[in-house]
This record gives sequence, structure tokens and C-alpha cells, in this order.
Amino acid sequence: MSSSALSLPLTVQPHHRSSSASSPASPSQLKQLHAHLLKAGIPLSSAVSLSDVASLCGVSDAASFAYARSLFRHCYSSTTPELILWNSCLNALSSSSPSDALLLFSRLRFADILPDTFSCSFTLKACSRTSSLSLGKAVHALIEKLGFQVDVFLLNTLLHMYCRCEAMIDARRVFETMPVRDVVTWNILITQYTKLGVMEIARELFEVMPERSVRSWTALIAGYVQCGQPKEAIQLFQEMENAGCQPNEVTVVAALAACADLGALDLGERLCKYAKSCGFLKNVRVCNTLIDMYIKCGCVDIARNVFDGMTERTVVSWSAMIGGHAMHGQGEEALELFTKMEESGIRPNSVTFVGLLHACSHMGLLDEGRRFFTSMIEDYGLVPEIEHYGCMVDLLSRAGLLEEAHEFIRKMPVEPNGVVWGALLGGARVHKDIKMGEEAIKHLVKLDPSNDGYYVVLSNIYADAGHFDAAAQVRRLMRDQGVKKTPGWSTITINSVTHEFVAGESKHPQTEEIYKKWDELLHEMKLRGYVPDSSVVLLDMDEAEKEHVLYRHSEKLAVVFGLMNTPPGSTIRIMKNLRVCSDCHAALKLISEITDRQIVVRDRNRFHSFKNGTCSCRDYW
DNA sequence: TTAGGGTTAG
Repeated sequence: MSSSALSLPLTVQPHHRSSSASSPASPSQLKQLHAHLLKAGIPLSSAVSLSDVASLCGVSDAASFAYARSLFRHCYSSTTPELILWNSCLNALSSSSPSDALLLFSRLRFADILPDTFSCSFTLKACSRTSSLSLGKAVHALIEKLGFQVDVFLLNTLLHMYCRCEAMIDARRVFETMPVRDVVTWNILITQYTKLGVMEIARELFEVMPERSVRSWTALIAGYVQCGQPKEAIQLFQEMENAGCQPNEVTVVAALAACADLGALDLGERLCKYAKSCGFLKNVRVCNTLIDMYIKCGCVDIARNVFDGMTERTVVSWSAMIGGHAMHGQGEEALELFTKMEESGIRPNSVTFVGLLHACSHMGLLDEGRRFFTSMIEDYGLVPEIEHYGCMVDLLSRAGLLEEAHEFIRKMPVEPNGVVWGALLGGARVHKDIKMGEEAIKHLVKLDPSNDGYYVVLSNIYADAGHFDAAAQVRRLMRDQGVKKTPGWSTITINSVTHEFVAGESKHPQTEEIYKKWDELLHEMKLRGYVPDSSVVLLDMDEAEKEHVLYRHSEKLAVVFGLMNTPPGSTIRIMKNLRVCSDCHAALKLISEITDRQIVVRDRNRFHSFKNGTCSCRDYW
């Protein structure tokens, strides 16, 4: 009943009660209703649901509580034992307002009423949700005193409480001494270890558990994804299929997230088909993850189709899609979508604004970016986080406003991180500002001395300005700091087999043919004006050697391999661990033109889609 | 009337 009945009290259905999930009436509404029903002569018990009463119990003043108890007695006491009413309230409050559930439990104890296993279970749930370890321990003691230690259900709740409070010694003690364990017991513990990032123990438990449910598999798959081990997640998913266990919505979400991380489009597509056949696409979270998977696998158009086809969208759906357009250099689409989002009445959150600011910085939309930054604070009351500051510094410094960017960093209320200084450094490179580059690197070296990327950029700035001695000094600095260059790798997946290419390595069985094909391409590229840009090579060697190093960059090898092993006209998709270097960027533009192929490269920041000699980033990256 | 797994930024 609740709200509809409250607005039209005389139409109350005598035996219709709301479930505890529906929103309870407020105390004042309830009092109003109470008065109304008394006048109309309708018995109170037929109109007041337990969850309504529960909402009253949440009121901490003694008068309201007394009123709630009188309602209890008035409505139910002739037919139902009072403890069930307490339990119903505890149940409702443990989800809606756990601190009130704890308060109610203390009142129950104070009233000298003996709790049963249900009361304890609801109270432990409230302890979990409020991380009240000491109260949880008190309930544990009570459980032992009352002899409830044989109830698996209750002990699982207890175990869960200890896990949520990260009291793993207590959790293990409960687990070890449980007289009976069921699959839920194991799942709780496995999930906790995945949350703590201890995947080895989670896996061990998974291996030895006597019986597994879909949730056991899913918990471990999701754990691998959360711990940044998507390959293991996919492997386990395949094991799960082989074991004949049917993935459900949650499993699909976890597996799709792994595909997104890996750029594993083939499996992602298969999961999409499976989800469709099971009717999972009605589930918003499945669709959200599906959108993310398609975006991160380079298929922004398909992602948009999924998005457009959704009947219900959450802030996550909108944010994912806006961020996706931004990542693919589609700034206008991102901004248009934001307008639609506002029209639809969904309130943007801080992630939405990260996507929007990304879109602006990738497109050089200075004024819009500033506007969004102000709007998120003033119109939406959001507090900017480090990511937002990073986007703003990126936006300003790319636009050439390096002084303003620097000033912005100095005024930031949060400590700038490597992303923020890195953005200033990037701007300094584009605008050939040595002073600002040096300022940025000063902080970057302190924050992250082992990251070689920054040195490369600084050296490029020097080399650009003709300061070759300074460039050499950077190389010395790198050596002195013990900085090793992160090997660049690129992967391409063909017929479900992922081929990895590491810069300079020649491990792939088709290496000879790849080099041969590259030489042919190089000839054609040079005819079209390609000049190798060896400034990106930070090694002491002569020009010819530098060019040789350049020609063995992993994304070039992967693209050539792709050209050789995929049908003409098909899109080539590459994943790269670092950012695309400027020489490869120029080369891939030409290759897309010469071979009439679309080449989509996912680098660590964004997507580059090369087609007909141009890139979707419009060379602004 | 009680317990366990999920999505967007990086």
C-alpha cells in the first residue's frame, strides 16, 4: 500500500500489505493515516504494513518509539508473537537504515526480550553494513550463549559480518569451527579474499570447496577482473563453460568486463549473443558492461546501438557512452549526448564529467571545458577530483595556455599527481615550451622516478628545439636514475588467437615475411612523403640505426601482420600498452591510405582510428 | 521474515 493508500486512505485494500522492499511511510504520514483510519472505522492492522511500522522504529526519540510499539500491539498482538514484529522491523531497517536496526536491537535487549536466530541474523547484517565490529562481536557472544552455533544460515551471516569488517582472524576462526558449511560459506570467504586482492587464497579455497555454484565461479571471475587479471578471468570463464555451469547475468557482466580490459572482441561478441538469447539484455548492468566492452574493443558504433536500444538507462549507461565517444575522438557526439542526458532527467555524476572533460580536451574545446568544470561545481554540487583537475590541465596546456595551466595546478586544493604534471608536460611538448617542460619533469621525477615516458617527452622537447646536448643529458639522467625503458608491445587478435609483438623482438614465426612486407610498404610510404621521425628514439646511435629501431616499433609490426593475415578491406584492430609514438602515428595514417584499410589502435589513453590517410584524433592527442 | 557474485573514470 503505502504512498497510494496514504494519498487516498479510504480506498485501502483490507488485506493488501506492502512488501518490505517498498518505501515505508514517514512517521507523520503514518500518524495521519492512523487518525484517518480510526475515524473511518477501518481496522489498523489491515492498513499498516510492517515496513511502515519499521520506519517508525527508526525514529530515535522515545515518544515515537513508544508510539510504534503501541501500533505493534494494537495491530497484531492478538494473533502474532511480538518477536516476529521486532524481527520484521529489524529486517526492514537492516537494509534501509542499518544504524536504526542496531538501535532497535539494543531496545529489544533492554526490553528483556530474548532474540532468536532471525533477530541475530538481521542485526549482524546491520553490523556488516555499518562496519560495527564490536557490536558484531557482542552478537557473536550472544549466539554462543544462546546455543545458536549450529545454524548454518546464522553462522554464514556472522562470517559475512567479520569479512565485511575485514576481521579475517575472526572470520577464519568462525569458518574453521563451523560444524556444517555449505556452498554459501565458501563463497563468502572466497569473495572476501578477492576483495582483499589475495587471489591465491581465493583460488585455493575455490579448488578445495566440495561443491560449486554459479556464484562460486562468478565470484572468482569477478575477483580476477577487479584485481587486474582479465586473462585469468577469461580462462576461468572457459573452465566454467567446460564444467557445464550456465553463466548468469552477473557472470556475463564479469566476463564482459574482462573482455573490455583485454580488448577481446571475439569473446565479447559471443557473450553478447549468449546474453541476448538468455534475455539478459533487459538487465541494465549487462547492457552497461556490454557498451563498455564494445567501446574498449574499438566498436563505438555498436556500443551506441546497444545504448540507443536500451529501454532503461542509468547514470552509468550515459557516462559510459559519453566517455566512449570522448575516447574515440567524437567530442560533438559526447556533448550532444550530455544534452540528451540532462533532458532525460538523469543527474550526471563525477564520472560523467570526467568523460565530458576528456571530450573537450581531446577536441580542444576550451570554453566548453571551462563551462563544464564550473557547472559540475555550481549546478551539480560535485567536488572536483584529481581526474577532473587532470583533464583541465590537459585542456589548458594543449590549448597553449601553459602559464594558466601551471597556475591552475598551484591553486589546486588536492595534491597534483603524475597525470596532472604529465598533462602539463604534454602541452609543453606540443607548444615547444622548454621551461614548462622542465618544471613538469621536476615534479614527475619525484613522483614516479621509474617512469621512462616522461624522459622521452622531455628529450623530444629539447631535440625539437635543437638542444641536442640537453637531450643527451636527459639520457644520462635516465641512466643515472636507473630508468629502464618500458618495452612497447602491441597485440592483434585474429581468429581468436592473440599475437603479441614487442618492439625490436623477432620472436614471431612470420617475422621474416613481416619485415619484407614492411619494406614494400616503406617504399610506397616514402613516395608519398613519409620522413621517419627518429627524434622519438632515445638511444645513442647513428641515424640509420635509429630508423631501424623505429621500423621495429611494435604497432608497425602488428599492423603489417594484420595486413598479411586478414581479408582485404577488413578493419585491423590493435592494442598497445603505451601511447602511440608520433612516427607510428604518421606511418599508420599513410598505411591506411595505401592499403585502403581502417586501422583502429587502442593505446593507453584513447583510440586512434586511421582511415584514408587521416586519424580520428585529428592529430590532436 | 534470515546469508554469497555485477556496470561508467584510471
